Amino acid sequence: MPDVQTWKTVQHELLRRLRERIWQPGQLIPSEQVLAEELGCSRATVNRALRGLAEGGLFDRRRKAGTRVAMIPVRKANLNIDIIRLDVEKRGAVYRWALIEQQRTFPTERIRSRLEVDHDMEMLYLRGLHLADEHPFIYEERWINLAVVPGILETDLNSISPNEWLVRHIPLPSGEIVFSAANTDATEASLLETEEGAAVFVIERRTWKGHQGITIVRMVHEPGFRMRTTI
Amino acid sequence: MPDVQTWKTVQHELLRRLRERIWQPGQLIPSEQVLAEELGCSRATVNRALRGLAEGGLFDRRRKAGTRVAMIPVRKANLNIDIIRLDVEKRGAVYRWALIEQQRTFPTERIRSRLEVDHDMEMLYLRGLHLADEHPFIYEERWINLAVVPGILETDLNSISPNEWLVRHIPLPSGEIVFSAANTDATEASLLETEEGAAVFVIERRTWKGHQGITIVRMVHEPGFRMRTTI
DNA sequence: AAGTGGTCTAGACCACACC
DNA sequence: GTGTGGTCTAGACCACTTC
Repeated sequence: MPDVQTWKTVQHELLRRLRERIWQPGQLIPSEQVLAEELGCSRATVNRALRGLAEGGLFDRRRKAGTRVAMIPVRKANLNIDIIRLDVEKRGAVYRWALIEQQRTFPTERIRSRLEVDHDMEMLYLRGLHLADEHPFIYEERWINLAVVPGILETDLNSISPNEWLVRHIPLPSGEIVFSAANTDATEASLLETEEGAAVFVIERRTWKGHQGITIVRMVHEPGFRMRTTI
Repeated sequence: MPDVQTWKTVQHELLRRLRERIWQPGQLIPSEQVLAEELGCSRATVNRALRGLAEGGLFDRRRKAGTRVAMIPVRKANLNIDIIRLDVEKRGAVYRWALIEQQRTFPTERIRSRLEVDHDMEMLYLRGLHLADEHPFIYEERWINLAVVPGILETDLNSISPNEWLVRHIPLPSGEIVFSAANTDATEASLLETEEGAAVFVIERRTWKGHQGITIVRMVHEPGFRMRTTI
């Protein structure tokens, strides 16, 4: 045992006891008080270590009931949702955004209901390509609620992607992200320079602020795209 | 200002200042010391609030340099990686695992290098289906390193999925997860009761403990599968 | 009623980076 | 050197939940 205990060394010790099955799944472990005395640190330090592990799904904690080793640990994977430009630049490629279409128009019923937009409200409809080293990387199709971000009409969306503009101008929206796979249709296949029917990775993102929908976007990735994370 | 400050109320106040652009992107915000005095709480409480937001990518913190509002907030999405049985049961369906093939054999060069397994070592090769209400949900193809988990040979993998067996017997492996899209081949299409070439969502998972690879699995999801998260 | 985790406080020391 | 965040301590009160 080191003579100075930091919350990280305590956490390592707790993880060791899990790995080596000293504490079995479902088992009640000693209280913070007891662990603090045993490990020679303050209760706050033990709490800091245990809290992190409980958030990670390794322990279940309840007042009075105590702390139990989770029966089935739910592993949590973290995905960093970058703006696409940074994503491309991280791969060492040169980024370019190419606007294909931009118009003010009335949304479909489906879009309207998903963003909770009034039916007499015009929205901004956009299509465009994110390129990496001049190769198509992502094709996106987007609706933007002009009631929330009227300022975007004064922006030249040829020079900055709507993605990036929105991130810079709308602080802290809530959002939903849906990942799926789809077969490309003719349009998508042509834009992504692949064959119709090729399997592509699709991310649909919907963001809102308070009760107002801001934008909904469908991002169709190049064939072969992989999203990676560690646990 | 409430008369009692908890770290959550402090965090809400900090978020308000971000949302209302009281603090601009890139701007240096006051030190913990100053904020504590201003908000009428202790420095530890401010630290707790700020730490969470910094972990979420909203602030950049550096000793001496202070705390800045992130220029481009990197949003972090959390994915809960459940065992598949729970995933299915959460959808209100009845889960069943159907083993298709099981054999001890020598892995391909690709598998061997990705798990760092010796070339004279036999591994366990498995194929099977996860069913939801008797409909194919996920087709999986898996290699397991017998050097790490010999015990699995004494298990009847007809009655428990390897996924669940491993989760219960190997505490806390490290892992890598890769998400992608693919067109089904004839075998996959037939097992998933779809047409060859249908786009499917694929999750490849690789886990290891220390330097020893444990398992590598390719999970092909039913067409139309969606993975959802919020930010 | 009593024990547990959740949190706040006040003070302290330190590591780090900027000066 | 100096100011910042990172952390630890000891003590305290409270909320929750099981007994």
